[in-house]
Amino acid sequence: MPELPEVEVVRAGLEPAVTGARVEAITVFDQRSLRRHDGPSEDFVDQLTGRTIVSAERRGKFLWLPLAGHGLDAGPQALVVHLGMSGQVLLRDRATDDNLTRIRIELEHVDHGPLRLNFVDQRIFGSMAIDSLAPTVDHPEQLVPSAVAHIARDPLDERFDDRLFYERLSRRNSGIKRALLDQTLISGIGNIYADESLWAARIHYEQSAASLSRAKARLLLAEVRLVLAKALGEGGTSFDAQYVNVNGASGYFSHSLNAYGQQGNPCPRCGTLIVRESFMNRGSHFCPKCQRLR
DNA sequence: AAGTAATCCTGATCGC
DNA sequence: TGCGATCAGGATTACT
Repeated sequence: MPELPEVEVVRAGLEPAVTGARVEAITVFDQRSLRRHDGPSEDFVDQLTGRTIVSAERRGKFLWLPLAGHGLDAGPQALVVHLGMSGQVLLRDRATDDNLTRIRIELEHVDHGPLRLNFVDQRIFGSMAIDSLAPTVDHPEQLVPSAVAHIARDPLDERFDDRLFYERLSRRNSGIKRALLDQTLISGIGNIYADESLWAARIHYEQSAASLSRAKARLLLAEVRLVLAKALGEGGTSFDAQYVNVNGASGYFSHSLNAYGQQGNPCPRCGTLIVRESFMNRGSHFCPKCQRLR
């Protein structure tokens, strides 16, 4: 499941290829991949065709490509991409097709020549959209798409406010895993890295957020950053070939996971068997000895 | 208002 | 060989 490290790998891979590239043509194979676009697919095609991509940006799990020039509403815009559960952005030559491609974007780059972006998404939880860019509340020089405005900065963002995070945690009555997955509190964390971070900090996923001491909250945030940075350094985590980086090579570090998907295997710290419980329509993996509910 | 549940969505895989 | 059941969970919407 693409989370912050996987999305960042995609962003970094796309950046040199799309910066300065012009959109020549678009084919929408499945309109459901435009669910978040405000308008029909013809509108998406009209607005994007002929535009030049300026850069590749990311916050949390959202990725966007700012566009040169202005839209009909006279404001700055971006192509916003969310990979959802199974989305991939594959950088190809003009002759390469991919199974389950929902949207295809043909680019012309001044240095790299003709390119093709295939937006592949089996489960169609991901999406593309043209969105307007607006200043962020805490740093008005920085623009983000309106669809991204409500989420918090991610923990690898240098402007992430640690103190604010601790304060909001201390006022939360729900379990800590719920809080970690709440993108308006801290963005970029999904099920895999939530379980991995909680294992590293030795916290039970249902421990109430407000009950954590400040020291424990600090430890958790530090472990979140370590887990994300480690995964990022290794190119993301991949399962069942659902996640593929921008060059089409599968991520490869799933074997390094300590808790996620490890039910029935011994905890790498104490040897107790890792347990999987159902929670929020997904799995929670933890060590029942290291991660006790207090 | 804050917290939680429901909803969307499909193809690879498996057992029979 | 075919077919139905199973499985994965991010973000948004709709509730309580």
